[in-house]
Amino acid sequence: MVETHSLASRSTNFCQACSVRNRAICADLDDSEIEVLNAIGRRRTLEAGEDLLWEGDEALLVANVITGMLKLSTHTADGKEQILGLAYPSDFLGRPFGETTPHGAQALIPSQVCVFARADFDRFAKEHPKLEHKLLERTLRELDRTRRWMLLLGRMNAEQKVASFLLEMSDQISPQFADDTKAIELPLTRQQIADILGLTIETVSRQLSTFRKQGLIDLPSRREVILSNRSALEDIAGL
Amino acid sequence: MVETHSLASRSTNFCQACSVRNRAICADLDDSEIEVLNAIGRRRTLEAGEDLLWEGDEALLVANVITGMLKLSTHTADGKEQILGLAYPSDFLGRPFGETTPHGAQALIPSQVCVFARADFDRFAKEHPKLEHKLLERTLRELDRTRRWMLLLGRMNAEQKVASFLLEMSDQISPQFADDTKAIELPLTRQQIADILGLTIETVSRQLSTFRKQGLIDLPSRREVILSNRSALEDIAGL
DNA sequence: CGGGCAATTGACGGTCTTCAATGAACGTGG
DNA sequence: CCACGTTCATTGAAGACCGTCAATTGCCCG
Repeated sequence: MVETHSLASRSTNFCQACSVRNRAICADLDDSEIEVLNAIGRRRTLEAGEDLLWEGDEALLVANVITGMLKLSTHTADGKEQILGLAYPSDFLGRPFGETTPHGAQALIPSQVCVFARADFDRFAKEHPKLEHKLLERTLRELDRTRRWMLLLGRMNAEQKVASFLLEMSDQISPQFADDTKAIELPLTRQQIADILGLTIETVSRQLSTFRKQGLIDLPSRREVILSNRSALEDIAGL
Repeated sequence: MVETHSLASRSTNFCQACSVRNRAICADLDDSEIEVLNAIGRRRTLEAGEDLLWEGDEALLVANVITGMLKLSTHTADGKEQILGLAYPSDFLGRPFGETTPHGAQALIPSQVCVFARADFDRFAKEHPKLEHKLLERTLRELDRTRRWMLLLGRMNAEQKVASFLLEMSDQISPQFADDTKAIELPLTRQQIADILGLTIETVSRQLSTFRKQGLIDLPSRREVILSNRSALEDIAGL
């Protein structure tokens, strides 16, 4: 057996090889700071459908998305769900500096996250302005994104909503294939799409069928969509 | 004439007497830091209807609300407005660390704001982690608030939307009068209420009339509302 | 007093939801 | 491997809710 290493180097530093190391809120931290952050966080793998955060829970956890996709959601008093947004790799999850988590978070596809106890994270953040700055920038961007979604919910009809959704999915999942040919695999059921757009499952289904009949999209299987006429969808979405 | 004071003490320090000094993002700054911030900012008075920020503009300004109320809004491609939120005293306006302002801001009633050139503000913020921390907390709260509004836009019917709106107005304008008796003065036209709720002016008007006929509210004049049965409205809103 | 704009109210129509039935895909167990 | 049950998706029919169009009323201010 080879010589044992020091304790520090033996404890695996996931951050070193992290695929979002340069994009997530930890991007500006130097190696020694990353070491500390690495010590208070841990990796966690989520299966599709697995919950990470529950709405109304005491805010015990915060996390970074490394791979996969999650949905953030809340519910009306009478049980209808509204999805508040989707979280992609390098996005930040949870509610730092707050008592309760205002929304649930559930993995849509198998995902990896980097989890911190909120108390640990809050303490670390307060001591590391560079991290807080990154978190601030990310939160500001998220606020912009959320507000744009409000326009969709408040002022668009079903046709515009579904077109916008398809374009957003296409941009997020396969930005490299903007050439109208590649199928995108939706990580969402019709019900979840409806919950994102503030529609019912039937309306989503009907609208997709209409787009198919119009030759704007193809639906090879339940979960696959091919955008065969991207610019027409963009016109409908109002871009 | 009395003896002249030093230059520093002669230049008026508005912050000292500022009514949001202890609530806005500057709350944690000490006197010498406030002095610097005071030097790069200036007060501005806005009349009702006056614009402070324009959607899509280069992000040149950021500001704190001192008194009054403003609306943040955006538009669809075909010109329909959607109000993204309301800004109250101590709220922060504008898009620091960004190229363009993603929404317009317009005063609904005569308002006072504390304005900064964005470049100056960004520089100051990066050098003062205490301010960035406050701004982060405020942005996180604003994100929570915005997401709650998404639930309203996506999943509530007209009745629930108008009830929620009346309760929100009541809480913001006269939190001290939760006793069902005091009239609140709406700083918004029916059109603006409609733009907030994602409805049309007619639907808002009809819903208010219905509430009046049901004895839940009173409408002494165009701009005044009396919530005569608060708990019934809360039931409708789903709280 | 009268012009002009905001708000209300009514009638109608379209869009989306609701309810219901059918059809397709997926996983489990024989 | 196929049969079967379960879940998800599609499609149809009917109706509710909200938007649109239009007419009227009420309010504010010159």
